Amino acid sequence: MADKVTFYPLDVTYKIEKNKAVVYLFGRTTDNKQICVVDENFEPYFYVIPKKGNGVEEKLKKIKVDKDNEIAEVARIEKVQKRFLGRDVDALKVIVKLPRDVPVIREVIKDWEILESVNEYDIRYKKRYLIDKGITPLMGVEASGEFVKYRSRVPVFKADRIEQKGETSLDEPRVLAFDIETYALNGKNIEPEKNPILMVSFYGERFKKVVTWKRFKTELEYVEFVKSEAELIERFKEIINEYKPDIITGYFSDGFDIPYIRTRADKYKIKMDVGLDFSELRVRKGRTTSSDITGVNHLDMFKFIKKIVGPTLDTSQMNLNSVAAELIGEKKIEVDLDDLSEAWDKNHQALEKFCKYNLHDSFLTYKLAEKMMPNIIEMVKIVGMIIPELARMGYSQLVESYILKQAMRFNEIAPELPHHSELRKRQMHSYKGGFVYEPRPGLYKGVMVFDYRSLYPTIIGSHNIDPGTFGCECCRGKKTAPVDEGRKYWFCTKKKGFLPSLIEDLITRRMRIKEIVKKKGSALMEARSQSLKLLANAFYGYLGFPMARWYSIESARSTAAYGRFYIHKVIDGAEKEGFKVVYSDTDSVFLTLGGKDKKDVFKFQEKINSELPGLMELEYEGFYPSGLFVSAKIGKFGAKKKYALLSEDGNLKIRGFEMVRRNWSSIAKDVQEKVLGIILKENNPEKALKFVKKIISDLRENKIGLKEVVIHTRLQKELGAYDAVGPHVAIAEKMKKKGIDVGPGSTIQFIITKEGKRIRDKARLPSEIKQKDYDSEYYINNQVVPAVEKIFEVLGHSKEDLLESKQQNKLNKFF
DNA sequence: GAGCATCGGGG
DNA sequence: GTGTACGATGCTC
Repeated sequence: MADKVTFYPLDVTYKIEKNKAVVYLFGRTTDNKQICVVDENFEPYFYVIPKKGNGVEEKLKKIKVDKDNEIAEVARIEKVQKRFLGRDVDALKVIVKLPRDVPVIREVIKDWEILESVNEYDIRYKKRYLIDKGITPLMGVEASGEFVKYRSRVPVFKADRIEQKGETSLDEPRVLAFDIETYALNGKNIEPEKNPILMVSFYGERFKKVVTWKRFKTELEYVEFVKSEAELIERFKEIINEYKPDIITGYFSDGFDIPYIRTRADKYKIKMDVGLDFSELRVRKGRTTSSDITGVNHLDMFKFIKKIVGPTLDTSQMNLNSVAAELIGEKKIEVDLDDLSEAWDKNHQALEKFCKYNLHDSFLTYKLAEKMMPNIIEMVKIVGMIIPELARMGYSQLVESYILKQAMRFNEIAPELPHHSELRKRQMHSYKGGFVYEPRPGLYKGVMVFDYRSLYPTIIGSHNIDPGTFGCECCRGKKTAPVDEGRKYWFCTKKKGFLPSLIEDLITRRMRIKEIVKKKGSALMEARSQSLKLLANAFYGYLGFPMARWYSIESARSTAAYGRFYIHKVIDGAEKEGFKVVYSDTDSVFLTLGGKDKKDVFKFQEKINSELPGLMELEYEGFYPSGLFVSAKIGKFGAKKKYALLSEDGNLKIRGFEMVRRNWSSIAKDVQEKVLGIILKENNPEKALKFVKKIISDLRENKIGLKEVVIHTRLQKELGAYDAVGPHVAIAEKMKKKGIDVGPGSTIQFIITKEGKRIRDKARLPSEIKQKDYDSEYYINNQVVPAVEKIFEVLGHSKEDLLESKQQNKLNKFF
């Protein structure tokens, strides 16, 4: 009678049908077909923890709230024994009829004197469902029930029983990458209301296509012509529905491609009902825009890479070109995008190369997705979040998702999310972070780097740091954490805390996996190990994150304090042994041998390790032939991280030399990059100095091209709304007078000239001026010199030396 | 040193 | 929609 299906869930949503919440799970079956499984058997609920001896239950049962002509009331109450922040509690599980009744009822009871607290009313229903049913996205789930006839793009199976089954997961989801090119005449200005989409490209498994709506002669078999932009949008829908991807991915598609398509579709009144349930493409505009399709996981590769992988990359720029170059060793096709709109208007034959360019961007995005997929899948499996959400979350949210998932198993009740006043209070609290050993500025040869493996997680584990173990009665007056300012913080030594249990579980799981990887490495196992590490490392930040449910500033402070204690142990020890400590930050120490042998360093490392508690360990990170350290003090405490290292394989690892931003002229950016390269790779500071002097003299003689001195700044507000009129605002006003439409979001390009007093008077439109008009002194003093000043300071050269025309010989200062 | 403005990704 | 969310840095006072 009852059928069975086994499938891997990708997306989850719910709808209210016949006054009942119905959960929809979209996924792929083990025999590779798309499916939708519906489940009507899950009731919304939350917890209350009553104070002792009163009639809470009766009072709860009497609640009736009329909200939009629907009565919200309690359906049932169950007595449950739970744990809450380190102690046992008798709680009530309050079951209601509809998910939306939960906040309504909690609003009524939130200030009841007879309650200690109301909990878990603020966990989203979707999340609640997954946790309670023990379902992890992408992992095998077995459902029994029957197929039903619902309006849907995929077969619908109604489940009367559903459960996680086995350890298999969807390891090779079907991925489709896409990318659009749009009309844009005014440089980088992006105006979806005005400018059409010119082409859209797709890249998938044995699938490539570019759709465009202006004809030209081509041999490219993947180019498809349609008649209009509206038809292009229709094709976009069709291709998605025909290809049937599990994941559709783009680069910054959350914030650009999908919203753009949405806007254009609205213009033509095209229904974007691409969802597997025929629901429309959703674009939610908040602080950051996000875009979703029901049943198809939309994954913005940019967001995922920026948030999750970004910090570990060598490149500081997160654009497709830099990221693809580093992660998959391929770059974008070089074209001048200003030419695209021109080709569109005047020279259709030139569009062919832009089709190639367009396809290549999809190709790169596909490759990035392919490369990152093991990491994405493993993270999903650990934290239990669906892919589109995962890609948008910060680390603290990943941690919280993981804790919530585990709370069920540990029978813990979750604390509530902080409300406004509590949040404000938390945001005022600060705490001292890691210790930074201010670098002695200089160019060093032979730098060795050591760091603590998972410093903060191992501290949290071995010192039992947790909001529930903090300040317990049973350990009053015993060992306190090395926090300063007279604070006395201690953590229970008798009962293991909830978070330390979780974190030690993560660390030991990772150690086991690393053993397996050593024997027979697989990309998936490698990725699992990485995900476990990342998650464990994020616990410390989570404890001090104002939005955290298990927030505990005391725990965060104590963790950091122990961290400083242990890193000092290495720094002091190394100096005592005769090594030269060049720099240290939080969990890592950079040193040079100081005349001693490499063997001695490793002996020293061993000694440190023999004295560490629990799971703590100091590891050897690597050797760098040369490194440049720059001092950049900020306030009284610590120094800013600012250094550039040359690795043995010839790559530059640059940290803290920011300013590679749009509002710097390209001449300043180029000079900085070249200077670091010459100093570290060629070991030739003198050549670097000569190089800068040459650029400066070229600037003086106005030999540097206009393109290289253009500064880009974006308008953020309406023109009238500015109090401070910067150069870009002045230029924008000028443009407006000329009849050029500028507003929030427009990028203003300008060049600083000699005419005028204030900077804003000196600014001109690039089109208005000639090569010799730009203000050489401005570009020397405010752009090029600041970009390299600090670097040369390290080498014993002041700003004045850069500006002097005669040669000096203060260089060759090695340490 | 605080508070405000801007960038970033995308064409 | 089961109170949902940018984070870092530079400039100006």
